[in-house]
This record gives sequence, structure tokens and C-alpha cells, in this order.
Amino acid sequence: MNRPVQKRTLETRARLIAAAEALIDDAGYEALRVEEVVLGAGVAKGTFFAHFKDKDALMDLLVGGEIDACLDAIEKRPPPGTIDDLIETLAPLLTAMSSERYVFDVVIRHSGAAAIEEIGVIAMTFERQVRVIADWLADGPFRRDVPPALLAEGVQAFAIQSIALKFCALHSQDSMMDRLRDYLTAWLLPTDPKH
Amino acid sequence: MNRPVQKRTLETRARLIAAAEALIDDAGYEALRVEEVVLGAGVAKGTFFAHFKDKDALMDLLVGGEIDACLDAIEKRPPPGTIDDLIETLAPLLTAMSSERYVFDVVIRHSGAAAIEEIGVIAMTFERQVRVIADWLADGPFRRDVPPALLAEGVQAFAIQSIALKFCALHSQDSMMDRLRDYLTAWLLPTDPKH
DNA sequence: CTCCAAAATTGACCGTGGTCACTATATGAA
DNA sequence: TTCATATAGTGACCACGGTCAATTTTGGAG
Repeated sequence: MNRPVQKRTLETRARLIAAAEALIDDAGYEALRVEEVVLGAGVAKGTFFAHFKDKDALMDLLVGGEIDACLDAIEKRPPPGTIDDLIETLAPLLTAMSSERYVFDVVIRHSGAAAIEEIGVIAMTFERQVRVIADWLADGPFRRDVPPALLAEGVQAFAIQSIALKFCALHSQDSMMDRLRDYLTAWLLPTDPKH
Repeated sequence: MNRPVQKRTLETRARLIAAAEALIDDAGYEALRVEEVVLGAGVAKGTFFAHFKDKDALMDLLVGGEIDACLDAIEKRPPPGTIDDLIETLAPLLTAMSSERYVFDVVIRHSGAAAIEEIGVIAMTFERQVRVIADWLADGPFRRDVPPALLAEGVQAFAIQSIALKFCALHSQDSMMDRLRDYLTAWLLPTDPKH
């Protein structure tokens, strides 16, 4: 006999999330402590883990929510027609994913779900990113010798590479967006087919 | 007065590393516990952290060592002349970096050093990878409209993307190497310059 | 050989994520 | 209303990475 979810459950979960968001607003993702979340929500520690598999699951939810909000905004814009336009359109997404080194780590850890039953919010947004970008590329003035989906996966790969190098002291001279522009120009508008 | 490093120090460090390697041979990287390492080396816990900044620093050393050994072997081979050859040459590297999900996470975390003074072994190998690959691409039958270094960074980005998707349930149908072949063909041998 | 400062080592202790046997509460059936 | 049971919540406890004041060892100066 499957009983419906109690209202109390939803309230507790909402309080946990609200407390976490308040703490993150104050001190960022990295500084978040489960103990402070449950304190803010007025519940015991065990309750947290009854609602979230682990701390990372909450991070997935919150960071994934931010990324999803970015994609909502992006989808309202007209499809980008140039590389510069593409980069400008993607910028909020990149900014969200690279706001903190810790956030980027969370994104990478959750970008691929290990098992079908544990696909999280971030993994879903990665699928969505590819779909959105592929739609743009299918219509835009870009190369057509490879399928848009593959092209979109490449854009994603270069975006991640650009963020990764942003956090690397060896490559801090160029900005993330400048590097991405070089990558995407070479990827989407190759000019030398004779090798 | 700066005294030279004591022989004892080197011996302790070697015992710590040997103990860690033995444990990893038995149960893999993920299962490694600092407590077991110091037990195996016959020292106190604090000694471990006198030799390594944290557990991750040891991981960087060991995983980085494996990657470096791969690059040693790779550099002895002739430069690859085709995409398939390229993939076959890179295969041991990809295998090493993706032997465990945990190992891949370690690689990503250390692929960029946050500060110049803390450049680790893995970060060095990433630089080395780009140099080695750029040398191949400069001479091979691949596109020449972008600098070899940029081309090499792209190969690295696609390699990481391929590994990441290997650990993702949503994309487990294709093999890592098949996906990498699609990416690299599109990246290194574009055929449609008219958009 | 003796002394001593630098270097190396120790292990009790801490912070924090995560577990689980137990208690409290809500809800459908009688 | 009462009872049975599924569901929600509790908090003492554990695992494990990491710290640091105290202690031991080392090797060069006198």
C-alpha cells in the first residue's frame, strides 16, 4: 500500500533547500556545511540524509538549478549567427559553471550519471545543452560536414576545456572567453580542407 | 643554516609510496586509506602529512607517474600518420586516465594547477601531452589552418570528453575509442569549408 | 665527545560527512 | 475512535582526512 507523500515531507525538504541557499548566498558553495544546513532548517542531521543521498546530491540540485535557469534564459534568445554571438550567448552558462573552482568540480562529477536510475539535474542540463546548441548549429552558417549533435558535443568539450584552463596557473594569461573563441572558430569554421 | 635532506627522510617517503602502491595493486585507488598506508609503512599518521600536503598530493604523484610512463612509451613510437594510428597511439594514455572513475576525477582535479608553486605531476603531464601531440600534428597530414598547439589542445579536450562520456550511463552505447575517432576526424580532417 | 638547533616523527585530537537503531507522527482500515 | 503500520525524524555514533604541540633523532660546531 503506497501512501501519498506527506505535506510535512515537502515542507522539510523546502526548508533544507532554503537554508542551504541562504548559506550559499552568504559564503558560497564551498563553505557549505551539512551541520549548518540542518541547523538552519531546524531538523536533525539524519533528516538531511533521508532527503538527499549525500551532500553532493544537494549540490547537484542547486548547481543544476542555476544551470537550468541559464538555459531557460538562453532559449528565449534568437539563435546566434556568428562565433562571437555564440560565445556571448553561452557566456552566462560558462560563468555559472565556473563561479567557483568547487562548483566546476561538482559540475564535472555530475555531468555524467554513472547509472540510469541516478541521473541528476546537472546530467540532464548537459543533455539539454547539447540539444540547444545542436539546434543552433543546424541552421547557422557553420560547417555541415558533420552532424549538428557531434558539433554540439564539441562545443561542450571546448567550453569545459576553457573553464579548466581558467583555473590553471599555467594558462591564466588568456581569458576564458578569448580561448573559447579560438577553439570554436577552428571547430565550427575550418578554412583549410586540403591537408 | 640549511641542512641537507636526511637519508631517513627519503627512506620514509619511499616506504610510504611503496605501501600505497601495494595497497592500490590490491584494491585500486579508490579504496586507498591513509591509515592503511601509514600502517604499511610503519609510521604515524602525522608523518604522512609531513611528506604529502594531503591525500590528493599522493594521488597526483602516483597517477601522474603512470601517465608519465605512458608518455615515455608513446614518445618512443613513430609519429602517427592517420586518425586511426593517432587513436591507437593515444589508447594507453586514455586507458590509464580512465582506469577508475575516481582516477579520472583525480586527473581532472589536478590537470590544472591553481598556483604556479603547486604545479603537480599530473599538471606537468598535461603540458607534456600537448607538446607531444602538437609535434605529431605539425608534421602529419592534418589541417594546417590553425596552429599545432591549438590543435593539440583540442585533441586533449576531445579525449577528456570521450572519457567523461564513458562514465555516463546516457552514452554508454558507443565505446570511448569509437567516439574519439568521430571527434578527431571532424577536428583534424574537416572536409567542408563552404558554410 | 658533548651540546644544541634544525629536522623528522609521533599520536591524541578535531571537523565533517554519513549511518542506523530507535522514537514520533500521520493516515487508512475496522 | 482506535489500532496498525508505513513514513518521517532523531541524535549518538562511526569513518576518515587532516592538525599540531610535544618528543625524538640527526648531524655539524666547538
